[in-house]
Amino acid sequence: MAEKVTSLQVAQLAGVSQSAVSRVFTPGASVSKKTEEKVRKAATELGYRPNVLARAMVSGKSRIIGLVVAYLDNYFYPEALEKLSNELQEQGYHVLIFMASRTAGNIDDVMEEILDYQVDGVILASVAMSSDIATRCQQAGVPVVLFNRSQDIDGITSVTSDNYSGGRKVAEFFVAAGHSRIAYIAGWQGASTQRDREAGFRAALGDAGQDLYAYEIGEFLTENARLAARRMFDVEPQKRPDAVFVANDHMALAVMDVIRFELGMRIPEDVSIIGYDDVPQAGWLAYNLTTIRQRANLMVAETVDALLDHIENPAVAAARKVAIDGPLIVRTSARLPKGWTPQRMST
Amino acid sequence: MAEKVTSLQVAQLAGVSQSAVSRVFTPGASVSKKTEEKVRKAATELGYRPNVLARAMVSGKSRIIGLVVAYLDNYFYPEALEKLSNELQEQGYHVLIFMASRTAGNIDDVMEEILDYQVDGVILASVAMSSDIATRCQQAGVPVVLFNRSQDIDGITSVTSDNYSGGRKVAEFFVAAGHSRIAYIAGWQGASTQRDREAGFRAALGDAGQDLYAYEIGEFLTENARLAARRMFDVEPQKRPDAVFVANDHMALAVMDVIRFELGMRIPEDVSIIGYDDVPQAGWLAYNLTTIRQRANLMVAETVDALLDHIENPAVAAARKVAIDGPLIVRTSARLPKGWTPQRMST
DNA sequence: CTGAAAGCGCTTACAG
DNA sequence: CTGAAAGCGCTTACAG
Repeated sequence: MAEKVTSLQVAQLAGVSQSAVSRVFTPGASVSKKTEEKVRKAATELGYRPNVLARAMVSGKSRIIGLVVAYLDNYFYPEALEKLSNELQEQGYHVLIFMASRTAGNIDDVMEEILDYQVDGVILASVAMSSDIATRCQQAGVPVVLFNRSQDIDGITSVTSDNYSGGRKVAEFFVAAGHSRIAYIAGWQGASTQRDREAGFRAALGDAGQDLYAYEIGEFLTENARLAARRMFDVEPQKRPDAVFVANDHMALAVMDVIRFELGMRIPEDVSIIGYDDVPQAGWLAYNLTTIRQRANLMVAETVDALLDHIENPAVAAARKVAIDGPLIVRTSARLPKGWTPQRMST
Repeated sequence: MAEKVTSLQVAQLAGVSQSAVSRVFTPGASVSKKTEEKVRKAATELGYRPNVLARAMVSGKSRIIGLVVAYLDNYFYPEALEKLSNELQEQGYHVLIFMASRTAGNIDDVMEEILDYQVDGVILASVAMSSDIATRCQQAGVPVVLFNRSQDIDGITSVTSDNYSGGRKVAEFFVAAGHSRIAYIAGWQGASTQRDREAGFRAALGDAGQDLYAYEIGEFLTENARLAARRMFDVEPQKRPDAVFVANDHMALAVMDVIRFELGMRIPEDVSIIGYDDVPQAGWLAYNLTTIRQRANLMVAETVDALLDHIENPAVAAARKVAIDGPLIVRTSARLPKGWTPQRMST
């Protein structure tokens, strides 16, 4: 039943050495036409395929990338995961996946496990690591790149959208539309994305001479976002904010449901709402949510590029901090400034 | 920089044999308290952790499960992926992921790649395999289980919801509500889920003395579902179906947008719509889609259980065909039969 | 309980 | 271009 075919068996059938077999299955190696033929013939006959694990052991390259991911209920991540995995596969790497969702807190343990697999690199999607473990990775020569999160650790590459500038754009849009009671529903404070979006938003509001009118925290969780929305809007109508920036679409959609179906308010007549990410659901017509787009394709491309650069040129590759600008996608959930039409904003 | 610590180094520092070190890191092995102490001390000092790949080579067990997944844009899958991955992690397995989305058609090549990693088992989520490759897996002693798809190949375990019965429930509900022009928008015909849902739906319709009033194919793709909805409903109002079963929620939500926002029809006053899966978005109040729930938790538990059973008892484990009954979740997108209230239906 | 030895399936210098 | 030999880092019988 378990009939593992080894390179030695192929070699014997082909009448060549084990080395010859190995060379046939090693892209750049030099083998004569004749040998190659004999080996291939024997290999197909026996159904031989090289054992990747054995190869990894001796070569020191596993061609496995560890990918840690959380928040799969936020549609931005499955999409990113799919793209990430596809690009890596195209480059001949495979992805060992680790869910951080349930294990939140002890990412470090997860990282140790990943390292045990002799991965060639690690991608942390919306997950932060301790500097201890970062050091361990560096010692082990395993490059790490942070996806959609940035962190001030020496030598760690990160790829995000330009969250600060995104936050600014939202504030500018609200102000241009004439809003004067502008609120914010924050994500999880531990996330750099949350902090940067809020900082940019507040800064641009300040530049316009306005203060934040109301502030609640939704932690990037739909249930908490609903609670935040109720605290913010379930008050005397004249005290309600007239515009709210929600730190990501995932929460913003839940907030819209509360505003419209629980409180009976109209969007954008009674309140404007803007999210962040441009997940597919934001474009669904029942929501039609104005939002800042995160360019997942670009972010993924940068992530893979940076990681492979570090893997293939460990000596020279330098850490990068990439922040990709994303456009404001103008839909109907937020009142339009004079002269605007629902379409992508060019800032 | 790359300071790999080996068991031999630990052994030397601890003053014991390499075997002793190995035993300390092998759960059931017999080691004296003294030895264990010395080894652990040396190991922490050196920062030693066993190389999983080396262990896999000699033991023949990689503790890696290959997971092939497609349709990540259908929210049912990210959710299943997360649960699957979590359960497997808890059992000490890790997941090597392969996206089938882009490589549709050549699942067999993907399977060969997976086998190269000496995986202990494979889960195919909403992906079908050729019987050739099934045979190869069997020869290699690698168990395979199909998740959310069933297939008539000897010895292959599959876990699905009871799609036939689900389809029946939808038809019975429509009929009970007094509908007489009942339509169906199909998924991809290659999927057993699609075929079984349609079969059950048609059968129950027949039992009630009705025929399918209209039929279109959406292939499980949102864009195709929109086109199907237009072909079906963008006709003279009196010729429109008064109820439609859409083969999954993913398509049903897109169909609702077309019906309401493009054609200006009301749901359920002008047309009732029911989906399948009960993805989280189906519960969002802007849609509030009546649907058949797939019990992801149970499906995942059965999948993991069956796979581990085959891995751990290769000699005795028998193939299983599991079909889990799922309830109709009654919301507001479909007209209620007399006496019904919006809540879970017990059938 | 413990150690010496063999071996998992490959690749990589080293000669030729 | 090709083969014999050593070795990647572990575990597993086998003695003791």
